[in-house]
Parts: sequence; C-alpha cells; structure tokens
Amino acid sequence: MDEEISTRDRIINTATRLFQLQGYHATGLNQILKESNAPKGSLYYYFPKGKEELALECINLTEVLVEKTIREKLVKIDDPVESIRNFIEEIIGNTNLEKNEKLSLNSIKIVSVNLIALETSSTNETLRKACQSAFNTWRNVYTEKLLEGGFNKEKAETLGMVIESMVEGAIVLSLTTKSDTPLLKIAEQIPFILDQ
Amino acid sequence: MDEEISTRDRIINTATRLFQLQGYHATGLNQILKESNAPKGSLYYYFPKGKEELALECINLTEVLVEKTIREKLVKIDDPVESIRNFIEEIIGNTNLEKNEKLSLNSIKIVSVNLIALETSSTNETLRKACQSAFNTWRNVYTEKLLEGGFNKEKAETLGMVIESMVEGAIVLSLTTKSDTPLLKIAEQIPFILDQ
DNA sequence: TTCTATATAGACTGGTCATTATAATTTTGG
DNA sequence: CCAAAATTATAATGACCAGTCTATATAGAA
Repeated sequence: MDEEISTRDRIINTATRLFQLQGYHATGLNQILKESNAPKGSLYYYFPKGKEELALECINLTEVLVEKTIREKLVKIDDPVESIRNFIEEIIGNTNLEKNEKLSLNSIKIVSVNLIALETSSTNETLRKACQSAFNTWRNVYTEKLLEGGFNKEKAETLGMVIESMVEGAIVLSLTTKSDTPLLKIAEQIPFILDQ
Repeated sequence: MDEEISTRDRIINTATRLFQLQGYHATGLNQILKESNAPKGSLYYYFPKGKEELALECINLTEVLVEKTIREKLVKIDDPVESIRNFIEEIIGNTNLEKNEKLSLNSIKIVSVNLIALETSSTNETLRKACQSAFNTWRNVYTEKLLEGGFNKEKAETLGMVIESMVEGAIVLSLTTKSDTPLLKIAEQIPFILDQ
C-alpha cells in the first residue's frame, strides 16, 4: 500500500502531459523536472539520450494506454456502429480519472499524440514514426471491431481509417474552439457513415 | 513588370511557411529573417509587437487564402457531393503552385493552421481564436455548398462540421504517415457520408 | 538645402534552452 | 560494515531565444 511512484515514472507522467498539452518544443526539461519534483541528474540518468528519448517513451506508452482504453470501451457494446458512436461521445467526459485536470478539454489533449505528430512530421523521423505507429494501432482497433461486426475486409479497413481521421480531426476542432460540439457531431453521424 | 516583393511580404510568406511546417515554437525569428533575406530591424518595424503579431497576420492571411481556394474548387462542379469529393482529392496534388516545394505532403501542411491551432489552443488565446476563426470560415464554405445543393439547414451545418473534421484529421494522418492514403480514403467515402 | 517619415542594418541584452561533466549522496548486496 | 552500484546534486557549457537599441540610409516635401 501507499506505493511510492518512482522518479522515472513521475518524469514520464509529467512529460507526457506537458508534451501533449503544450507540444514538444514548447515544453522545457526544466519545467518537466520542476513539476515532477525530480532532480536534473535523474533525467539524464534514466534517459541518457535526452529529450528525444524521453518523448519517444511518452509516445509509446500513450500508444498502448489509449489502445487499451479504446478496446475496453468498444467491448462493452456488441454492435460495432453503436459501440463506436458511444465511444466517441465518451471521449469528452472521459479522462477525469486523473484528478488534477480541470478542463475536460485538456483531458482530451492528454490522450492524443496529434500535436507531437504534426510538430515532428517534417523534422524528426524517430518521433514521427512513433506517432505513425500509434495512429495505426488505434485505427486497427476500429477495423477489428468492424470485422467482428460482419463488415468485409476492405470496407472495415477503409472505415477504420475514416473513423480515425474523423476522431483526430474532431479533437483538433474541439480543442481549438474549446467546445464539445465537433466531437458530438461526428458521434451523431457515425450510424449514417457506417450504414453501408 | 518584374515587381519587387516588399520586405514585409517576404517576411510574411516565409513566416507562414515555416510556422505551418515546423510550428510556432520551433520557428525562430532568426530563421525567418535569414530565409526571407530581411533585416531584424524591419521585422520589428512592421510587427512592433513581435512574433505573436506576425503569426496572427500569417494565420489571418491563410484563412482568406484557403477560403478562396476552397470556393474556387467547389464552384467548378454543381453537385455538392461530387464537388466536395473532388476537392479533397485535389488537396493532395494541389499547391505545387509554389515553386520551391518538393514534397507534395509539405504543400498540404502549408495550407493548414492545424499545427499552430494545437500548439496555441491551451497557451495563447489570441492565436487560438485566429485559428478558430479559420476553421469556422472553411467549415462554412462546405455548409453553404450543401445548402445550395438542397440540404436543410441543420443537416448542412452538421455535415459541414463533419467534413471539416475529416479533412483536418486526414491531413494529420497523411502528414504523419507520409502517405496520400488517408486523404484519398475519406474522399472516397464522401458520397456515402453525404447520401442522406 | 533642411526637415520629417519610412525603412534598413546589425550589434547587444538578459534569459532560457538541452546537454555535459563531475562530485556527492543514498541505496543495495555480500 | 564495507564496497559497489544506483541515484541525485550542482555547476558550467555554448547555442539560441525574443526583444531592444542606436545608427544609417533613403526618399519626398518645404
């Protein structure tokens, strides 16, 4: 009980949050260390290659964490159309599991690699590929659910990508407009889009 | 003839390209000045409030430029479904108007405020609102086209937002995966989505 | 000419960046 | 209890950051 969170984990948790919230370039190592109450020496002890190695770890952990979250949500409802629609609606009120978040919109950003992906897509191949892997993994969860629901392979793959595009785009719009509406609207349209 | 491009315009053009390609925080004023062959004195002469004021101008100009581009494309085909589908396909091979761009994917980024929007959505209200205005303007072009095509007001507004979400999301995925596929796939699905 | 506004030129500021090096400390195993 | 390993502490590095400042043109008007 009362298990201590290791310095390494505190660094990763804080870094993940800040990278996703502010971006890779706007987040300084000093800020990460201060907010995680970690000493500077420790950062380069656990991540000898520095900031990029830390960010890579953050992206990879987000990939598996979000994949797990999507799977858990989708498994709750058999019908793929209804389960996906329901999942998108739940993105909004979702991540208040983390206690210290005030705006639910910030919570949305914290389960996304959208910003880091765009920042690094033309300047850092290592991080770009990590984000690419995350997007592929998440898209694949939708595709699998559609396959289980009886869609043929080609349709399931295309629609998986369409859903992933819509979700990522609606996240951008919801964050930029500080409004739930984009996410709610695409959730509302899921039944029509998948009715093929 | 042989009209000289003013220093102010050279700064704006270079800054717009770099902000959209690398992001707001990753782009330094020195890089902008060097690539536009402009002196530092001029930057603060034309933009006394500095980097933020420059970025604001870049976003606002992108808003009207992209709006104009979308309108020009959509007007070419009467049927809203077909015209929007066609437009999305054309985003890919689109902006080779600018001569010095090599990758067509970079061209995509250069007509987007996606990255700046995410970077500033939780840290800079001025720039966030400028991006919000751009997204709203572009979404409204789709909505208007759907209204002209006989969709009722509510449907047109919802679907306008869905299209804008899909396009922005597919841009993120296409850039991250360095592949045209996401944009092509959503274009392919437009007829089904708008068939209501 | 002289005056004034517009524009360019570049050095300089204080601060922060990621990273490195080295020393001190704590923890752990024998 | 000691020695080795794991971790933390601190200082300093050079590069770059946005922004300020002063000097210098350049042009048209009086």
